[in-house]
Amino acid sequence: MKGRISAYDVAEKAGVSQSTVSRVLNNYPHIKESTKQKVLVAIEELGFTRDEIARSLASSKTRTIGLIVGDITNPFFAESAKVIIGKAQEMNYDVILCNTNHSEENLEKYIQTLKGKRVDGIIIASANKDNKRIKELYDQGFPIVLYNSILKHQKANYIAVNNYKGAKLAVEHLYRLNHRQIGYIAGPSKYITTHLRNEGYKAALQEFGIDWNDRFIYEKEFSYHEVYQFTKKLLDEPNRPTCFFAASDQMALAVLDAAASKNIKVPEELSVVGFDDIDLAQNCYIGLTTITQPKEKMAKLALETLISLIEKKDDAESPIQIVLEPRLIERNTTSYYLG
Amino acid sequence: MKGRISAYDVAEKAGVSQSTVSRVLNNYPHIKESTKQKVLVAIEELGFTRDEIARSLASSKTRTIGLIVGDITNPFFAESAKVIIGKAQEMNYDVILCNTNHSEENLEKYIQTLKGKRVDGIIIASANKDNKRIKELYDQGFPIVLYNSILKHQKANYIAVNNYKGAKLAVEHLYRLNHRQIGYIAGPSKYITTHLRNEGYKAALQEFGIDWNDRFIYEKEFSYHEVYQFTKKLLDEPNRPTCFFAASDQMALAVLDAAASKNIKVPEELSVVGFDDIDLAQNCYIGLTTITQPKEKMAKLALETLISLIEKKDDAESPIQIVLEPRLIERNTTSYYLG
DNA sequence: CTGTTAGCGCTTTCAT
DNA sequence: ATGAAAGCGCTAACAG
Repeated sequence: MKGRISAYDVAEKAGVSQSTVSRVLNNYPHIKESTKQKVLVAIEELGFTRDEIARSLASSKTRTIGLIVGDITNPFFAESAKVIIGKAQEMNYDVILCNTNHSEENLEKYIQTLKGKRVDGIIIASANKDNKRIKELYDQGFPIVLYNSILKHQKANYIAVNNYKGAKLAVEHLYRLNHRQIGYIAGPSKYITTHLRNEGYKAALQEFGIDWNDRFIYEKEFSYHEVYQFTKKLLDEPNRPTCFFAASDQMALAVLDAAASKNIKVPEELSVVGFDDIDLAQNCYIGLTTITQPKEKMAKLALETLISLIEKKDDAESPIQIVLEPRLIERNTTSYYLG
Repeated sequence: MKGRISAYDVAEKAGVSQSTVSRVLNNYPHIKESTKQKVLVAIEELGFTRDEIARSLASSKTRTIGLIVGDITNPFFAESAKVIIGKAQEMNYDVILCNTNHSEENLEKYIQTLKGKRVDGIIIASANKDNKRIKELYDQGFPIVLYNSILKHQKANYIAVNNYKGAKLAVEHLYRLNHRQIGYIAGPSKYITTHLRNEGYKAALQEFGIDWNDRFIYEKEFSYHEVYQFTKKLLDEPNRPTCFFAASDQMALAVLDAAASKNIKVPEELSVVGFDDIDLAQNCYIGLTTITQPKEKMAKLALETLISLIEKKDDAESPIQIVLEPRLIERNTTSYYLG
């Protein structure tokens, strides 16, 4: 670990100047082939690798980006992270993964440290509604794209599905299956995404003339355990929901868990629809009816958008704001309610 | 983005030298309270935040570590990553997440770039057997700990479960349930971890005097789809396995998927045992019988070990090599075979 | 207690 | 086509 070999050592060994070494490392066009070879040989013999930190300081580019998610344990985020990281590697970027555990304080702390570490850009997959730090980033022209979220800001870049519509699709499906007592695992409306899904749920209810029932709705933090408990308790009530819509597949899994623990058969005695279409949802052993979003495409787009933001010279361009259409996929957790 | 405010600007505004600014930033003990305040005020007014890249270059510490996993989509890795990242944040470290997609080439590429970016240390959760780059790191005294893997090297640090024994426990359980035709989803033995599990499976078979049947064993890459296809095909054979042991819960899920797609009832017509005890395994809707490892504890230990390796002055200490005991948890995917 | 100074290992003009 | 030299924004002796 002592006495790192620097570009100077290479230069000395090759009998050239350090700047020439730098030039061959950066593939400059006009270098005499013979000196290039000398340098390459010296690099090889010394086992030299360049110091990216020094490079970053000098060039003010780090070739690393930040990815902020609420919970990497949620398959939707893990599956998205996988394609983002993979695509980033292809383009020679590394990613610092930030897991906020759904705490807004952590979100802000992470934004702070990421900026301190001079990342070239940030993808935020769990964006809190009206967060000042996020807006600041936009105002400063810092490269940032929202994934799975929408922000009303003229400079905002985002890739998302129409969450409002997705939620409506879910409720609509349940309604068509003759369900009128529709439980809802909402999650906190502090997130843009869940907020929109909540609005969609409400709108659908209203449209179908179904009364709003506070007792049927879970609006607290995303906590598997708490959702599990909530569902279990609700399922004990005489006038219980005949079905549940969960604002994420992970929460739908908690509902299934609770139902199974009480020996309530799905879908015969309880219908469940999720949101996200995680890989597990299509596992035949589970077969979760859910709202799908084109994760792979979205994640790819998010990364590409961020990189073009980073590398584009002219930032005079219009922001990239993409909203894709959700779709309901019917599988084995929903069925007609016989009354 | 132009004209960053540097510590010099702060110094000027506060009427002190730049090194004094550096001192208050680093909480040096002997600073006059009044000058400290002046500096703090100037920092506040200018909205200064220090450049961690420059800091890293000067101090040769980056306060970022690398975490290498084979597939972040595998809940075992996601759950481990969550605690590692959380613990790291507590200790003021960030983590660059590297997803190799189970390619050894990627593993080596990532080790290379992580070293280039001068991370303070690396946790490898998917270590290839006999990999030269990994051994090099140890030889160089680079801080590195293996998670869920064991390496025979006197300087190696690792935290793992006894994988050999875990596999034996699984087969033993199946044998006690009167199963004699035991299918095995092994995964590639290029990984230390899977290699050890494979050895355990073999040993158990031998112990019980069961003949080795190549057709019952999947030893190729970790690919959900391929495992699914393999299982489906095998299940069609007249003399099919009456049960499966999968070297990871994720692969067990693929087996369940395949079984469900053929309407084969679990556990009545097929028993399945996994390995890892991912959170989903204890979901009542699934209830996967599996081999448990204390993930949380292991991940915490791995991170702490790495940090102490990084921050310890004397590296003369003996390596940290921890092997924990696995345990079988019986749930709903295994039952007695009636012949 | 605080200022001065020399790096850390590169990139990037500016000359030649 | 290549060398010299000035940073990038800090840390860390060394003085005083």
